[in-house]
Amino acid sequence: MRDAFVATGIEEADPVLTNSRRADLADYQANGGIGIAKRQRVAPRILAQSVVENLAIEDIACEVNVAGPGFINIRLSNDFLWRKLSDAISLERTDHPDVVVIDYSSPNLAKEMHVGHLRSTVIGDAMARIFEALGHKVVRQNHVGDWGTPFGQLVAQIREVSPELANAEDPKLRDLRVLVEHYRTGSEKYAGDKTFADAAREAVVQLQRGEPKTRALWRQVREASLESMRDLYRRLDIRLTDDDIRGESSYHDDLPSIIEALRSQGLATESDGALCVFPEGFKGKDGSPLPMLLQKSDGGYLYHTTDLAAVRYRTSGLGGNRLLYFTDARQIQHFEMLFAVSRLAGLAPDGCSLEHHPFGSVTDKQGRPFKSRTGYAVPLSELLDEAESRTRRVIAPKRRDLGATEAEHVIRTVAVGAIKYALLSKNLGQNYVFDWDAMLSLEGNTAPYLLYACSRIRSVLARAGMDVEGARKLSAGLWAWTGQERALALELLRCQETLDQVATDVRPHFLCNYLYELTSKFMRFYEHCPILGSSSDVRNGRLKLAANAAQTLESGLGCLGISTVPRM
RNA sequence: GCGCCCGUAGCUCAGGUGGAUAGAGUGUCGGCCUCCGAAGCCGAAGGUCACAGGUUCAAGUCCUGUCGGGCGCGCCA
Repeated sequence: MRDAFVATGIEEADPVLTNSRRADLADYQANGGIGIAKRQRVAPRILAQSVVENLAIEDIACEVNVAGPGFINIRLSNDFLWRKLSDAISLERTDHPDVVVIDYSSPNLAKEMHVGHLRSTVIGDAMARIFEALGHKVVRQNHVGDWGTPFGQLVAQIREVSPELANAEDPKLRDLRVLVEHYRTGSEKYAGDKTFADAAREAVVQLQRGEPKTRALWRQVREASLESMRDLYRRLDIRLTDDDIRGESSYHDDLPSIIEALRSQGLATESDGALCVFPEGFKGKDGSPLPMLLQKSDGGYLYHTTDLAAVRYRTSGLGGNRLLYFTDARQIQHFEMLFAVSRLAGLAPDGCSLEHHPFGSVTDKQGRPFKSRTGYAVPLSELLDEAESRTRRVIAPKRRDLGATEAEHVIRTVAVGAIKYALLSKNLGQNYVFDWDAMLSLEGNTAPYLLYACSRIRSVLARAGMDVEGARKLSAGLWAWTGQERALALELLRCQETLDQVATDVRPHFLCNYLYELTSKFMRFYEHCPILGSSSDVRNGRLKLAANAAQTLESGLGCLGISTVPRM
């Protein structure tokens, strides 16, 4: 298309090629000519007609014409579609791999992972898989919050109520629920009790200075937190391991050199006893310049400083040229400042893309923060338990023929898939309204619907005595397609362009929308085009089409971190 | 006060770079199992795209203002 524009005398023109909004008229359409014609003061339809005459796509298109105000409409030939579907390679890996460093999940010490961590964890994990599938190098970074004030609040509380615990190797210190209780009490007191707050701050200073008893306590608390985190990643099928953990604490030794770098460039200044940077364009409440605090007046460091060190490590140490952060939208301003200062201080080179991908909070149907009966954010362990028991109630009556082991596996897979898909299929940015019934209804645009389709395909292939691989390799000539067959074939070929766009724009819900479209097109095909009862040519072709659908669906779901089951 | 995000069908949401008739799901109503799994398929009804201006051949999309909701704004992360 670009060549045709050039041949028409238009250099450097973007054809604005997109899939057609009018499936009844075209498969793809080029809209770019209209704007160009206007700028050159020629009639759009006449320009489009010239482009069409220079278009050499007879081998892939059966119909090309000019329509409306000057769209170029293209209908691909069935022969081309079928040829493409028979290719062995279904997904191309990029020739220009990025090193993508992805910051996600990042739970905090002495807290159970809760519903607030879910979007970061699920979305970050899906994006990591998508970049990998496209051939990029991915470095996962679990920036666990293991170094700041919350630990001080916890320690101060432990020391106050049970000093003997603070010095001993007590098993209670390995019980996360006990620690969470202490932390909650501590953080509530921190706000109102000045003596307690001082003790908490002192504990942080001790920790960061390396005081042995405080460090020993810290190690125990940290290990208890990580243990619970590992368990949840396993249940949720999240690809984060201990190797991906690089928490706030790991940057501690880098902080003085960060401060020094900013000082030597004249960027850091003292204000009210604290060391700050004042990047341009940020204003506080009264319109005065807004500081980014590097070091508190008591000498303690803050998360800004740690994040600057992390930027430097991810660019210089890991060689990342795309740094992605998945956190909630409340941190937008923090990341704007972080990126601005990183650029000012030369911690991130110009060619490196710094991207914060914020998302809204998880709320209940009334728009309030999603909390459990205890009044706190719902822990992920509870959320998973409930997802499984709800899924069990739906599935058990439908499939009494599955054995207990298989049934439990199906329940776990569907429950986790439903949660992940529900979060991934919505645009980031906005708040997410948590609704069990919609998520697990097994109807409409949900994971169960997609998983159901996968199992239907597996089932019909099994009846034909085949697996997906075998059916994909069947040799079958093109036959006279129905509308449903053609729509399915066309949709199957849009997988690549969808994934490319998801990686560029970081919008996983495009992939969900695509997979849902693909599934509903398969379902229509399946409903209207008998497979096993057809003559052998058509039967082989339809089996092959079905196998293609299974493969695309399963790999697409795999990119989202969602597993499928052969029967459900 | 300043800044950021949001407002699309009863409900939950899509709407790529401004393009053709604003789309799904759910809910409601009506069809389809002697036929590869009915967790499915087919159909109907349902809209002032918060409101008012502006730019444009063309605005849900861009600009300005108003109203409504959420979030952030110095020693927490």
